[in-house]
Amino acid sequence: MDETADLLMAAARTLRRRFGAATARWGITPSQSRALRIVLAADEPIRLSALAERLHIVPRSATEVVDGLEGHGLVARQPDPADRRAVCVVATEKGVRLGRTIDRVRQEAADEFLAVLPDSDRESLRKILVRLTDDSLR
Amino acid sequence: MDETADLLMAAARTLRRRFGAATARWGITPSQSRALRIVLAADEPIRLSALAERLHIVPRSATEVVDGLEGHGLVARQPDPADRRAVCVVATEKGVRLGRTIDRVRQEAADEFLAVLPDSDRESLRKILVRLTDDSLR
DNA sequence: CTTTTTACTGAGGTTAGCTCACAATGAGGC
DNA sequence: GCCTCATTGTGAGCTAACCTCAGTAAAAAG
Repeated sequence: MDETADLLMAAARTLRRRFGAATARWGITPSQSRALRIVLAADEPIRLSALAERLHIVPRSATEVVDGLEGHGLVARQPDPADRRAVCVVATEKGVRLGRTIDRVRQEAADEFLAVLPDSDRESLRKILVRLTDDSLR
Repeated sequence: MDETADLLMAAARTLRRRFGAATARWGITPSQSRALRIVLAADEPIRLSALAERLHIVPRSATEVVDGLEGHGLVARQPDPADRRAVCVVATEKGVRLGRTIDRVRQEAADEFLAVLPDSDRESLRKILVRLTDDSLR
């Protein structure tokens, strides 16, 4: 009876809840905030399908997330000059600003959550998680 | 730029996906399986509101989860002898059997996921997570 | 130039939650 | 014993975040 997996899920749930609470006040949903982060991280126009892949969702669902962000004026769709079927997503000025703010708030929430751990544990945790996730991505 | 929190979320996502895949073949949804686990863990009739609390959902939502499990013949509602407003939930024979199977499958999935770690890391991880979750429950 | 594949999106479904309102019951004050 | 107030579960109806399937437009292959 190893409860490690359950603890991991519980920790993630707490974190998810905190991230959600942190970003809710901008009227943006968690999935929109995840998408905005990726658009910003790409820092060049990103194809809708590429965005979908990085979010681990199907392209149809990415359409909806982008609709939401576009509705808030945080990103814009542009035609891909190289392929007229494709849609590229870029962050607007406003999107860049909000994205940076959210990243900061998110980081603060994470720091607060991890603050009970001594630095050495924090580093062990990071290494162990890298190993776990590296393996499971294959 | 500490990505520990992101790694934690990623690990949890993988685990959630695997648990889901593992239990899907019994025609039971993940949330139903979580509820069944709790009903079994209680091993005496559990109040619907208590179940809700342990699932971290509102009572109204627990009603629906119990509806689903009842529909599959896995749990039964009984009146609480001490309070005629209250409803107690108990697992049926079939529910007990399925619950045990799911627990086993879940455990196997968790073991497989954690198998890349040496025992010492696994133990560190467990201790660290206990600390993290203990703190956040308060 | 026709066929096949690819990129997005409209329509509609599912899961897992939520709130609000309400009936039935229990509990405390007088 | 009665009246008021709190609590328990549930009907009705909503939302977020996914999904699949079908269709259109454009690119790529033959």
